[in-house]
Amino acid sequence: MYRTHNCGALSLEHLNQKVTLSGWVQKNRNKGFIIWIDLRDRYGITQLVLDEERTPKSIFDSAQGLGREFVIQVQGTVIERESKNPNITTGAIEVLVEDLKILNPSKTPPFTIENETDGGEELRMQYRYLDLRRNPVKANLLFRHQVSMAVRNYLSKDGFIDVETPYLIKSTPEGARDFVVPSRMNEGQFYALPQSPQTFKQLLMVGGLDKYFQIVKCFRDEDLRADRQPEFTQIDCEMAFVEQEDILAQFEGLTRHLLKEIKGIDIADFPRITYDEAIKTYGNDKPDIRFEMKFCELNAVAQGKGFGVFDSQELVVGISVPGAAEMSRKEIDALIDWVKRPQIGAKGLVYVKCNADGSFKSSVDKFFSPEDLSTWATHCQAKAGDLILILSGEIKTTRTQLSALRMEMATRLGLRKPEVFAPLWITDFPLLEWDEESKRFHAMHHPFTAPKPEHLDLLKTDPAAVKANAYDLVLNGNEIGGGSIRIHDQELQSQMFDLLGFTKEEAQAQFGFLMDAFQFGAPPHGGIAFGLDRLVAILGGEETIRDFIAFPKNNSGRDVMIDAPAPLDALQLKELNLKTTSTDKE
RNA sequence: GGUCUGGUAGUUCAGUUGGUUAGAAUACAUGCCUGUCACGCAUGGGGUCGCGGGUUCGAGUCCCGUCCAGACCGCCA
Repeated sequence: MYRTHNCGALSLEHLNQKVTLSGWVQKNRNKGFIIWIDLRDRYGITQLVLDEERTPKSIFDSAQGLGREFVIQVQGTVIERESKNPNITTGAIEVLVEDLKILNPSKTPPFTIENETDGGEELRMQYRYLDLRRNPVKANLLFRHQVSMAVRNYLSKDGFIDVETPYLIKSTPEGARDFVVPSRMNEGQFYALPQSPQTFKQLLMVGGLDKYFQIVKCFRDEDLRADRQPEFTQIDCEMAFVEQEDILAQFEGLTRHLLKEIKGIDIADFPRITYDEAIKTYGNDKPDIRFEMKFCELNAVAQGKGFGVFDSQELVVGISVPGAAEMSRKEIDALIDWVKRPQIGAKGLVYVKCNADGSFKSSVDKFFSPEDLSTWATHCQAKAGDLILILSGEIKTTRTQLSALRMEMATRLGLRKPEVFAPLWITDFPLLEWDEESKRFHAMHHPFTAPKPEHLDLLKTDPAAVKANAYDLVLNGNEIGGGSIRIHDQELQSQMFDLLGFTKEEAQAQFGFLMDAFQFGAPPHGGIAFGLDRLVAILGGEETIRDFIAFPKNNSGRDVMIDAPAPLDALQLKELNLKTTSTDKE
């Protein structure tokens, strides 16, 4: 038997008991006549003690050679410490070692296995199995497990059944790039890994399963971000015989349950705003509403006063930054440079300081009277001490730029508090989005999303104006879930593909199975999918999902531990009927 | 595809205007240490300054290229 207890288990209750423990050597403190060893496992740390008087000499000697991360097994007696350590749960006792066995020695690890490690990101990823021994990473995985189990339990209790769907499916032209897998048995043909189990879950509804969920890997071959991995996990859900309201209620319930269960936070009804409102008020469709700084459009009060920069633009829009009027000229100049960086791309930035004494100081004092500025302040609901920041330009770009500025100011002012949770629903997304590059409409959500019934007529006359029964759940400025009511009618689905520029033949080849299914009594249905990695990270107060994934990919989509992706050898390529590239041959 | 930041000891970093033998902390090794728990003290080993080229009497430092890492824009139905 390797152990009678784990390393977090022992306390004064166990005094004088003979125990066997196994674990890793966290630290070997050798005082010459006495040695303390911190023995670590997943559950905690137990201090072992050996000294010249009480420990057999051979055991004492072999303990001198124990290095960090050696795996050892000890037998001994639980004794009370002479000086206790209140910081750890086992701090009142120690184990007087009577026998010691080295189960496996260890090379010196390349970084310290401590909460505040000295290891950099890259090194920790390369030796991820060592990184996982550290408490913060271990705690994140445990946390993820808790969220995942809470989701499973909640949905299962509500009658959802977990059904697995295939990973080897078919590539489709819509949406993200697919990861593809060559088929050995079907020369020249490829599977694709699912970007989501979308069509399968709809077919499960046609199959009468009524309520489905799956915690499932999805794959998208696109560039990575701190909150984006090429393989990621969704909580994928679908329900039959539901309207949008039913789904919002069901999954608001789930999210509220998670916030309560995991964070102990009670949140009443989630606010809802439409997509159009979100864009107008926050400049994006995933607003962080932990703070205000809503957009105020100033065209009516700022144009026509002779300031050419404003007069010529589609939109003049500002935000009121609370308490920022104190910013120095130098700081504001730096902020102007910040918005002019290529990533933001603003031409400039107009500011108005609302001074504590009620006066105004702006970068455009030459063009506007104090009364003008006062009117702006009223419009922006700026108080004394606030700083109004104004951008102007083309509507869409300017909103995007101001949105980035709003988030930046909130970050600088510490308004994005990780312990505060502000969920909201964004509803009424447009059904379609015009793509300049390909000169055609793209589905904003996906091609199976149902238009609002009252907009059906618009499909023919003004497709861009059609709104969909599509919704996102946003938490602290991150999209954590999104879904829609689906089309369940073959005619309408066919019309959608038509709008998206598919020929009848293409639509039949790509999605014939779905439209066929719709002709055999498809029930009205809809669903939602949550990004589990993101959800867990945000609940954990972080925005980087990497440390909530056991074995994540790096910025370039590589797994630096196993060194993937990697080339295939010629034989393997031949079996798969793949040719080596010309550069490989050279 | 693009913008920015970084790459110096096992590790995390400092390194001034280009100038003597490239430093610190930590880790590691050895010795000492009668209650440690970030143990302490002493000694020691440890460097292709990412790689290639250039400028210069002289490059870790300046210039060009390149690779790698991270953040972001594009992209992500």
